[in-house]
Amino acid sequence: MPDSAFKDVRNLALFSQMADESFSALMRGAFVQNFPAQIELITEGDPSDFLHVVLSGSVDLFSAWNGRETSLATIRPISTFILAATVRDAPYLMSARTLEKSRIALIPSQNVRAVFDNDGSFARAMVAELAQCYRSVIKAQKDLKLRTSLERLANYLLRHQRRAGGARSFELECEKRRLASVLGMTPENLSRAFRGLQPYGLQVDGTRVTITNAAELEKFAKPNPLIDDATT
Amino acid sequence: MPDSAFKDVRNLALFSQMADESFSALMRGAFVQNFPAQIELITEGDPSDFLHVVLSGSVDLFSAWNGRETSLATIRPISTFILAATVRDAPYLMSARTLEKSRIALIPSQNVRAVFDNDGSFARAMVAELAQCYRSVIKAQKDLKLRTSLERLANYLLRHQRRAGGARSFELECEKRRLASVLGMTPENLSRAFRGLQPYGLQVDGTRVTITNAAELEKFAKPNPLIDDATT
DNA sequence: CGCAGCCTTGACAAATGTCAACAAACGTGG
DNA sequence: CCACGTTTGTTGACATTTGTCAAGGCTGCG
Repeated sequence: MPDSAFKDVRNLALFSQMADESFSALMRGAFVQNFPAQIELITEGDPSDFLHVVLSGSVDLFSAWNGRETSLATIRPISTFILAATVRDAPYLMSARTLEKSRIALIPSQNVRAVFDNDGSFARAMVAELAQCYRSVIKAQKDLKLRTSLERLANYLLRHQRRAGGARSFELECEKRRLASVLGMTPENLSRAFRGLQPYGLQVDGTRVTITNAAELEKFAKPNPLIDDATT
Repeated sequence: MPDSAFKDVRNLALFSQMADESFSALMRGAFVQNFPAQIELITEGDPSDFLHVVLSGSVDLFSAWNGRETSLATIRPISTFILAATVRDAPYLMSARTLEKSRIALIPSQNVRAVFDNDGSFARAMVAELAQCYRSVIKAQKDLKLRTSLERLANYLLRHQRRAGGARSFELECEKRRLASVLGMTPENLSRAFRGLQPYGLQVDGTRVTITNAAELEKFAKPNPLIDDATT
């Protein structure tokens, strides 16, 4: 594995506190690979052979059942995915594919389980990471069950605006069809939802979104830290 | 804390492997309390002062937003809840209330965080527990996003039947209004969904459910281990 | 240029929620 | 034990939300 990638992985919260020798043991047999866009990295149901780390690009976690498909999360650099399957030595619950050209580090799952059995500080970092992931999914669950699709879109846009620096105008950085899937609706419904938010001060032109009246939109969206804050 | 409760807690997978002294440190200041039904134990947004362990009875985890409310999970003996909030020292994302008369052990969250910083084997047990919880929520998320309410009900009944020993006939052990909330629909819609499953070999009388044609129901429900199996 | 994929729109269908009414089950206090 | 009121479950009628299908415009790319 090249030095720069090695460093990037080492600096992740998940790995930064562990002993040097543990980290070496972890990286034995690990490697970095470049993937083009739209490559399926893992398939749900497969055994979890590698813990993946997105170094650049982005990855879509999705799942299919009975001919339907839904996007569950987007992984952006620099973070890991399918940590839970790895530690439980259980099959992946989600599939993953690159959304764009991406560099991914692959760490043998066996190493992760072995090192975590020996290095308490690594185990502690994993606890923090998994607790965080768990809370994220709970928030997504609340978003889905407590809100209509219009409300989910409004809150998504407010979150996205904040994450993008708070400017009135910003870019959606994903395809609308995928956004629809993330938000749990059809592309057609998303199109109509964008129009449905116009009365609350929203303008959309292609992938460019402008919130002309944040107060009005928030009044409609009623964002809540226990659903919409990334860190709490 | 009484001896019997002490033992029950000690035998939990989460605590069984840790050193005796760690366990003692954990239990310092812990106590057991009996609650009647319908008591709100914790409220979402509150700081996580105690890790809770259900010793008997059952607990509903739910959440509210904008005048709506939804049940997210049921906790049955003997297991913990709100572990993630405890380890992150973050506010509860869900509220909890007793569904029936229940005995609950309360372990100061501070103890949990302190012991987990010192005892690697406890940290490892937490990793296993949290990974399990995470995977459960992912499955619930897939259930919600990939299936209609009729399909969710059908699969719920098949899961429940298996959990209850596989007999053709079994009891729903929760109120239908709550089941509706768990499944993400209204009580009215649930009533109709039960009738909608009659053609696939389902009979309902009060809280008693009989699956007269399991093959037909499964053909409709298409249960999937990556959504419906509790353990994988 | 021409194709393929995405986005949008309209018309329609299906799923789900809301409101109201009522029956059945339950718990409480007489 | 009964009477009473409260809660839950069911049903019907209806509204709203969401999905489906088909068509057309737009864009990007070979």
